[in-house]
Amino acid sequence: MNKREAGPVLLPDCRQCAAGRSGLYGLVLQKNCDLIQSCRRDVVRLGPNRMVIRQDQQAPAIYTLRRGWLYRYRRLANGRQQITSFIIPGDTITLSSILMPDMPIGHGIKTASDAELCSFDRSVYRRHIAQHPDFQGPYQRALALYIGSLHRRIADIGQRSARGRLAQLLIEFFERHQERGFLVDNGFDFPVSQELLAKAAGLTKAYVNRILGGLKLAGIIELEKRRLRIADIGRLREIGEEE
Amino acid sequence: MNKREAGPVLLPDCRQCAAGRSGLYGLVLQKNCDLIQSCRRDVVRLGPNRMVIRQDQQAPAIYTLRRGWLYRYRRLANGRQQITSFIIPGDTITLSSILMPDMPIGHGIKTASDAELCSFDRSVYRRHIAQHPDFQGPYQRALALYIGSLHRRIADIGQRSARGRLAQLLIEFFERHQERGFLVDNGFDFPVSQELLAKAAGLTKAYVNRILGGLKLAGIIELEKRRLRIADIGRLREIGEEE
DNA sequence: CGACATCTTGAGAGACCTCAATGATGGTGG
DNA sequence: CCACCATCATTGAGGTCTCTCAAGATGTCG
Repeated sequence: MNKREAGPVLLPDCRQCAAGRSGLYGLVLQKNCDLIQSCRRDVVRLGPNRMVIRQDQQAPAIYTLRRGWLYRYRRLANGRQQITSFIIPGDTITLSSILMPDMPIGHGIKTASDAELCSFDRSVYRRHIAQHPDFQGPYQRALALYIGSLHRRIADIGQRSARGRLAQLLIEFFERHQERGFLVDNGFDFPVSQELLAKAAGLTKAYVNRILGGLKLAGIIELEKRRLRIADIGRLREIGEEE
Repeated sequence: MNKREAGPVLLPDCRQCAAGRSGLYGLVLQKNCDLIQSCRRDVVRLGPNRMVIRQDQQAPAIYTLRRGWLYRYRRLANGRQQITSFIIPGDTITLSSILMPDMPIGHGIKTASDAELCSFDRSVYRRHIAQHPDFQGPYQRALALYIGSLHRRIADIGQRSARGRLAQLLIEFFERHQERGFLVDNGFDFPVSQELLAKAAGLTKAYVNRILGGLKLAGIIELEKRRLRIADIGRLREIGEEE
C-alpha cells in the first residue's frame, strides 16, 4: 500500500484547482462552478501502477485527473497489452461512457504514477449536459477531439517508423502540456517508464531505449528524474514526419 | 466517369431498403420512418476510388451507405496513408460530426467500390436526436461502438503479428455481415483490393498477398471474384489470437 | 543498506519490407 | 467479338528494421 494513498482528502474547491482550470470546463468553470461541484463525489488517491477502471467493466463514474499520469490500455487474449492513450492532469476520463452508461468499455485505465482523481456522479453530470448549453459544448468538443486522437494514433502506429512513432508521442505530450500552460523551459513532469512508452508505440522496451538514447545524444530531448524537456521541437517534428 | 454514376436516382423508400433495415435505425425504422425520411436529402452514386469526404474538411451531411464499401483513411505528411476503418452497407457515416459540426474531421472517406449513399440533413438529424428518444439511443450506441472499434484497431496494429492483424480484420468483416444477415454460406461481397487491406493492417501489399495465399492454401478462406468466404472461422480466430 | 524497478547494452535472429517483373482479370472502345 | 488497357494478384531475391533474450548498470525507495 502506497502511503500517499492513505487517508481522506479534503474536497478541494474546483475554483482553486489548477487541473480544473486547465481542463474541459476551464472556460466556464467560474460561472458554473456550483453545477460542477454539485455532481462531484470524492477524491481518490492512488499509487503508481494501480487499476482505475478494469477492462470490459462499466465505468462507475466520471473522473477528472488532478495530479499524475494515467493510461488507457487494452489487453489481448494473447497476453500482450497496448496503451491507446495517456491521460494528464486536467483530463476527464470515462467521458464516452455517458453515451452508453451500461455498456462495458473495451479498455482499462491504470495509473502510471501517483495520482489524484476527482469523481463525479455520472447521472447528474449527464443531466447537466442535457440541460445546460455551457456544459454540452465542452463535452462534445472533448469527445470529438478524443475520436480524432484515436484516428491519429492508428495512422501513427500503422504507417510510421519506430522513431517516427516515438517522436509523435513526445510531440503530443509537449503540445498538450503547452496548451495547458504546464510547460517550464519546454519541460514537464514525465512519470512514464520506457516500458509504457513501448506499449504505447507498439515497440519493445529495448528498442525504445535505443531510440531515446539517440534523441538524447542528438540533443533533441533531455530526460532524467522523471522529467522530459524537449530541447529541439523543430527537429523532433522533422523526425516525426520522416519515412 | 463511371457510367453507373450517371443519372438521377429515384428516392427509395426507407421502409423497403435492405441497408436501412440492417443499420442504425433498423429496429425503430418502421415506427419512425417519417422522421427519418424527413431529413433525407438525396441519393449519391459513385464509382470506385472516389472521394466522399476530403480529409480535414467538414462533413456536409450525414450519410447512410446503401450499396458498396467505403473506407476511412488518414494521409500523413510523409505521403503514406492509413485506413482506419471500413464501411459496409447499412453503416451511417460522419455521425461523429454531430458532436462538432464545424470541426473539420481528421480523416477522409473514399469509395472502395461502386457505391450508393443516402444523404441526410445534419441539423434536422441533430434535432431529432435531441428530441426523440428513439433516435437518441441508436445514435449514442453507434458512437460508442465506433469508439470501441478504434481502440480495438490500435491494439491489433500495435500488438499483433501480420497474420494476426489480417485475421482480425477478416473476422470483423465476417461478424459485421453476420449481424446484418448478409452472410450467404459464410461468404459475402468483398470489393477490397489487397492494397487497401494492406493499408488497413499497416503492412505492404506484397506481404498481405503472401499471407492471404497461405490462408487460402490452408482452406481457411476462399477469395475470388470479389467475394470472400470464411471457410473455417474457428481456425481464423485461433490465428487472430496467436502470438 | 537491501530490494526492486528501470535503464542500458550486446549479439543474433526473423518478420516484414523494398523493388521489380510477370500473370490474371475485367471493363472499354473499336 | 476481339484487342487493349488499367487494375489487381502473384512471386522472387535480397536487405533491414525491429525483436528476442540475456546480462549488467543505475537509480529509487523504504
